[in-house]
Amino acid sequence: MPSDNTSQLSVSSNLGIALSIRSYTRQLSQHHHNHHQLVLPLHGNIELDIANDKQTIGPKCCAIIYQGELHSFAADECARFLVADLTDLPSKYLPQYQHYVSISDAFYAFIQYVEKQLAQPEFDAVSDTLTPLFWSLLATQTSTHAIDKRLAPVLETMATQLANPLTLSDLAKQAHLSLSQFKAVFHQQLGTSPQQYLTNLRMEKAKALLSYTDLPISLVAEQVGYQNASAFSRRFKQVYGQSPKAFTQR
DNA sequence: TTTCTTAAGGAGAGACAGGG
DNA sequence: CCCTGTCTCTCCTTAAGAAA
Repeated sequence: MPSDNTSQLSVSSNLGIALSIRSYTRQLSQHHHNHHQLVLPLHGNIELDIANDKQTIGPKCCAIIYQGELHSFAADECARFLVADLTDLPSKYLPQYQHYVSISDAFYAFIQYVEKQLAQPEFDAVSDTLTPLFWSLLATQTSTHAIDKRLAPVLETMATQLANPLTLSDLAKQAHLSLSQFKAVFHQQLGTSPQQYLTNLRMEKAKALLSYTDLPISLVAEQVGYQNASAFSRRFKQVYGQSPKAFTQR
């Protein structure tokens, strides 16, 4: 019912797959579809409730909404995500009914590529190749696994409280794990350290804020948890190869 | 086997100054 | 207003070994 959403760019195919890049300016109340739907955040976070299974997810995670399941969601103002509507799902996803999984770096890189391609005026030339490739990558994902229940609240905290100082010991407490166990479980599940994951989230959000808002650099730094704009600027350049200002002037 | 502790090294963040 | 260099300090990562 929805919908104050901006479904900006999309491509569909005779494979029964429709891909679109979307952002939402307010929450969508409960609804369902006659097809399966995957939601893959590109920037920012999205808070989902799928059949009473609630979680906030960010980049490198995927929400799976099975056909007919009631769901609702709300997203950050600057959040953008790839939505895939599918009449069918690879068989590996069907028996499990897991709503939230992590995805591989390669798959995440691909959805970033899709975002860029859909933004090109000449994207028709490559659109025929996007959906079969999406399906193939989805079907051959080997690193896809359900997110450990103990990490779910931690990931939510990281996703929703980026602007606040977050220490590993506090996050470990939230997961009911010792610090060392927390770091081990986190690395096993996400393939990266908690600190690196947090930095990535901060940089992704900063990139989104710089792309879709007119906020000054100092405010962007503040909103992604940096009290010092110079530290933010340095980190941003290290990650993306250009300063925040240069990024906004592309 | 799993979990925890410890210590060394390194990465990242803050503060400040200077320049464009 | 923003970026960069430098210094300092905190705290995170990693690895090894101990304990449960």
